[in-house]
Amino acid sequence: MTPVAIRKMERRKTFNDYIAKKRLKSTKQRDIIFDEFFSNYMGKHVTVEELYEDIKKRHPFIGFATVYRTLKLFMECGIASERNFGDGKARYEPIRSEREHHHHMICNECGKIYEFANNQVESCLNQIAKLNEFQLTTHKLEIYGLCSDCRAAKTA
Amino acid sequence: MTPVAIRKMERRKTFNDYIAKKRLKSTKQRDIIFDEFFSNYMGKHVTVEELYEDIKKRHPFIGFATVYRTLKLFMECGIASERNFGDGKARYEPIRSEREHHHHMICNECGKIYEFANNQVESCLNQIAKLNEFQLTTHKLEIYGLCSDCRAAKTA
DNA sequence: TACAATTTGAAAACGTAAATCAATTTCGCG
DNA sequence: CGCGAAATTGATTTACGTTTTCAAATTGTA
Repeated sequence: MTPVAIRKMERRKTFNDYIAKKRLKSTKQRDIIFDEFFSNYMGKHVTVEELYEDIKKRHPFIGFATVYRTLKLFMECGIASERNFGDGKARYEPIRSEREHHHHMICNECGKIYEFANNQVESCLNQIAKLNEFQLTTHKLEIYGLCSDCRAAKTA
Repeated sequence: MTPVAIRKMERRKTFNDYIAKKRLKSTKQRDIIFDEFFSNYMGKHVTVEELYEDIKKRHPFIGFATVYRTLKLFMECGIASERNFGDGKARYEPIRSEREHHHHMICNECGKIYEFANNQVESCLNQIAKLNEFQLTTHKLEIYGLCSDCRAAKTA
């Protein structure tokens, strides 16, 4: 089995465990949304609308609200994260693993989203939290500016 | 003149210059909102609604939309910054000076907002941007978790 | 299988932000 | 000063993403 497949199974287990713990039910819709989201949107930052439209092509019976609710579930059990890049709509991203924690650079010009990770920043934040007796659960870090492509285009 | 008064004057100049450059007009309403915002909300993170309600007490004729529009103006000329801490409403904060750049820790329990600044993080981010040929204009950093008060309350 | 509990989808409700527009205000210019 | 073009105002409407509602359907369990 490939590493990707293994991680998908792990996420599946996390989700199933969460459902069991909370006495929720496993449904056809949740399975479909799970598959779509974790098969086609790894490393992406998808809006609910985009995901809904995409799913509807293959599964026209799935409702808008269900996609919303299911993404919330993914978040609650820690297999997806919600981001807001300032355009007014929430974006969801599959969490690959705790070790692949990363942040985003957003180009103000073309809107492209670049990812980066940096251990030094992470340890800084942990120190800061400790210093302030703050128990860190999550953090968000975003850099806004001009990506190299748009910079080139501007000077050209 | 106190340092605070001097900085207020500087902001005022920045605002006036922006208005002049863009051929906008200086109005009674903008003056009032300027005064309220920079007198009573230094170091705070006020929502449009809160600011509007507060101003209305003394100046009942001022409209909701004008407060929105004026805060946007403050942002555009760089004397205020907009933040979104995930509760669905934008918060505005007077920028004190470039040197006093800082970030936020938000308690998931009580909602209190704590500020912190850290030069190491800043220089890290500049390095990251440079490395990726990204021209940094702004960045946002937020830590979410449990503040020391709420931690104490939980274990008690 | 039966029954209680959860989930679903369509639609309505919600809340913040933005757009509209006629009336008013500002400001450059003679 | 006073004219006139341009910007601003505020009440209202509109837009839009998200959440809630609710009856019908589905799920899991006893």
